[in-house]
Amino acid sequence: MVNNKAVITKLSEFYKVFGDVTRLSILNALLDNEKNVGDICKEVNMSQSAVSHQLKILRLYNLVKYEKKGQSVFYNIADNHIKGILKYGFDHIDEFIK
Amino acid sequence: MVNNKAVITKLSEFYKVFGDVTRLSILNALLDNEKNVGDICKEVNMSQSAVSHQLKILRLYNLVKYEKKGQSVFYNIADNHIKGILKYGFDHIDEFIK
DNA sequence: TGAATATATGAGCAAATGTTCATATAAGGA
DNA sequence: TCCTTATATGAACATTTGCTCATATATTCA
Repeated sequence: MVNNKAVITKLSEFYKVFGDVTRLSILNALLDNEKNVGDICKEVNMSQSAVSHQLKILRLYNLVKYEKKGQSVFYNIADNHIKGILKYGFDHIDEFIK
Repeated sequence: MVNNKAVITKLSEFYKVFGDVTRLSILNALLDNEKNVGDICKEVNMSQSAVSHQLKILRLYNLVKYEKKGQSVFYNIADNHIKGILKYGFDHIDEFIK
């Protein structure tokens, strides 16, 4: 147990980033490969603007990293830590929600 | 990667439950011991009503279990799975946010 | 340089969320 | 039974959130 209000607040903000369908779909789409914004839009079937707004949040909380290549920006999951949390979640859903 | 929209939606709802300071504080308070509602209120410093509303959500998504003892209702973390997710999160914050 | 393509972002708006307030329900003790 | 204590819940309201629309920025190519 943590007795630091600031840590709890930070952690809740961190979990909150995973708690939106669009953002989670983007993360899911990036699990296989890095992808540019256009491809992400197609895969999650959302507008370029909506995706870009959510990518901003994913960047802000360091869930993704990105790299500009020509006109495109390629996004990727930030690290194995994030992948681990996603895998843990997927396993949980498989097991408990089914 | 999961290609099932319903699973992604379920999972995002699951993460969302962790993504609120009050609910996360409640979970944190329960990590040591089971506690009744009154004690939870004191520990998280929120009104009885606010806590009770959030406990309802924690129950709904099976993050806590509870048991009535006389007039009191004692709440506890549902299982080690939930504890694991919390521990993982705390470690992440320790490591990345500091 | 001007047009096309790719991405980012601000403003506005509607929906979702969390709190308070009032009240309901339930159990224990006098 | 009546009062007190413990918990739950509905309604109202303010805040937050995520989308759309319009537009800005940046890069490539003709």
